[in-house]
Amino acid sequence: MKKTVSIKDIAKLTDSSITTVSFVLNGKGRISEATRKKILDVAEKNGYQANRMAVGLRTGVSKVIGLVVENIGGHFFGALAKVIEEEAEKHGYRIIYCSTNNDIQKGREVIKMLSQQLVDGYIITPLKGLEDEVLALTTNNKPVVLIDGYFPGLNIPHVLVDNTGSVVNGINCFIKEGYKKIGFVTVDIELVQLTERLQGYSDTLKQNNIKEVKKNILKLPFDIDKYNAVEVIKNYILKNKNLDAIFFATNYLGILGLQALKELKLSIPDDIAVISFDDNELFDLYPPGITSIKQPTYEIAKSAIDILLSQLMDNKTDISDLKLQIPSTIIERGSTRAK
Amino acid sequence: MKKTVSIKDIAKLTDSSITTVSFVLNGKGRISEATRKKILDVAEKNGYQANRMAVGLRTGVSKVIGLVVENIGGHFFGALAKVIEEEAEKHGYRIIYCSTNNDIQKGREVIKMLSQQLVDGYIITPLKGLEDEVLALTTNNKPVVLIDGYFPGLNIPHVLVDNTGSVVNGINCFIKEGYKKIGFVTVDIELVQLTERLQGYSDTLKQNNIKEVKKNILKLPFDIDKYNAVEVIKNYILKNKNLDAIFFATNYLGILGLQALKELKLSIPDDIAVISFDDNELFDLYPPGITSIKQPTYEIAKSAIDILLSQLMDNKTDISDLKLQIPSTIIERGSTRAK
DNA sequence: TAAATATAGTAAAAGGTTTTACTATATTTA
DNA sequence: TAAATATAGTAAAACCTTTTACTATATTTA
Repeated sequence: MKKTVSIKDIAKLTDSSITTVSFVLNGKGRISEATRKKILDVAEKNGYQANRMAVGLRTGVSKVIGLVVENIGGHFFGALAKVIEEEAEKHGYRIIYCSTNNDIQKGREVIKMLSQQLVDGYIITPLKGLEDEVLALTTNNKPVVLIDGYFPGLNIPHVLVDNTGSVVNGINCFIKEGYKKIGFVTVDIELVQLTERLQGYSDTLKQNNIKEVKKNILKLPFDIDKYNAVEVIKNYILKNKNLDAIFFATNYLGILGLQALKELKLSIPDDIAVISFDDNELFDLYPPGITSIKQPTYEIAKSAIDILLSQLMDNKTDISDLKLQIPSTIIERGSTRAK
Repeated sequence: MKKTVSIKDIAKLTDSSITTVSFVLNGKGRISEATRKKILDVAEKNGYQANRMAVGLRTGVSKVIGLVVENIGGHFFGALAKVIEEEAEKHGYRIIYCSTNNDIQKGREVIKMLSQQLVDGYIITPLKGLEDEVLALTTNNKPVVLIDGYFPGLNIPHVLVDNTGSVVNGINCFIKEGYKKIGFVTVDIELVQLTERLQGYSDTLKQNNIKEVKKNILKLPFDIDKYNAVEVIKNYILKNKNLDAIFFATNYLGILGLQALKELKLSIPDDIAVISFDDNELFDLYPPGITSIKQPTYEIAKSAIDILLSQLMDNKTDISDLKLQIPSTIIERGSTRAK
């Protein structure tokens, strides 16, 4: 229950002024080595810790970064969060996180909540419809870096995987191995990431003179539950008997897809070849091994936090056109073995 | 670049005093309906948001909770973090997270960093050796709830899965299905969670009059890398040919175990039956389905944050002996089919 | 009608820090 | 020796909010 010591207490204990203590603690001003030592000593002994609220109020700097992601519990975002925290910590920043669950309303609330001068900068997973809120932050002079997406047409720095290129590589892998009737399973939600992935699919088919067939593309409803999702995918497979390969646009879809194929007792890759976006342990272990697009999670997170930190330390340089598309790696496994 | 509006601005704009504005905004004092409306209106129009730093400085309340976990990027802790954030948000609290990576030094730093009157309360994954730091928080009158572990002998509220009971159920499942030569793979790190799990193993063997054999227990070094871990497990299996079942004490170990078994071309459950702690999609999908102990993630997280919030809203009631051990569910799959 | 009470509102202090502008010595320079 | 400068330190304002103790009317009560 003992009260926390303030700068005032240290001043009293060392017979000096508040200013002197503050100067010493912050390495400013002109103070003799003797008093410096004494103050540092007493501060140390009494376990002095600056009151962050007071510092924040006075300086307008909280040393806290807001991280707004789709779902902190997810594979990908969890991994990002880990890296971001570690890097931020090295520079004395802490992270407040919020999940939006891809819900625009929740996104709005979350940003509003964070913007009450509680946070110095933001890393945000963009969501269509959140443009105004994010712009409001930047006009309030708070640096923002978008991650895993961007706002088309807006000049906000962002870093994400090269979605289109990744899918191009994936589809080309199918083609190289002799698969030509390629399906694409995605989610029906307006995210640039997904649009770009679909684009990669279309582009590659065109480039290889393969006619794109509408019904080979499945767009799952956004909020479908797991059981029904598997059913829909099963149905899609049954109705597209001609398909010899399927590309799943996200990790989650890939897993659902494997479930569906399992329930239909179809063999991979003999009946159907498979590639999924986002690598994970399951894909490595699940026989015959599922070829996947491995996102450079570390690089994405590291770049994002680096850009943000550079901006926080010196916001003179303009970073508004820092737009990074980081290439992915395709990990070829048994699920795309030559036909 | 426009300055943020303060309570002072609102006062000026409405020809009233700062006090009046504060009263209206906080629903305190005695203010006529007319002025109330006017102030609320003007505040709304000018997008007034209280400066959290100033509020925090004055009231000593930050409305921020510190979450210290082993690894925010992990399955289990990510899931906890999600639930904790959602519940906290409902009560106007935000979450700052930090990962310790089970490193005691990092744990100390992290707690020290958070304790600079930046955080109202804590949810912490305990680590042997962090007792003093955590006690310091409670004596500073900051509520703490431990999650996924506890400090033996200390009176700090905590909530975790019933580790012993969970393993008892698992081992009993083996025995019920006819497996008697049961191995146990765990990690060599001093965490009560793991000690308790090992205890469950020993207890159940004893209860069933099965002699416990030292070398049937494998304790993997804490910081071993993935490749070597698999090698060690392979070795362990080869040197314990008599085993007909293995219990893996964590999710991560289970996955490594599957990898090892795969590389050894051993069949599950015909050569070796398998149970792993912590369910996940892989265990569901991986043939023949891996029996697992499913932790009640939601309940654990919900209980922890509820206890903390109750303490934050009214710290009169004593919660120091709120010690929850929540039962798990065993999900039986093909990997424990009758011998 | 005088006293008591209810109503509506305000001035000012406090919370802990940073920072500007300043003072009082001591030392150097011309 | 007088003036200039360097050295070591400080008083007080500011950041924005909450809250206590108070005032000035208006209304009710006896």
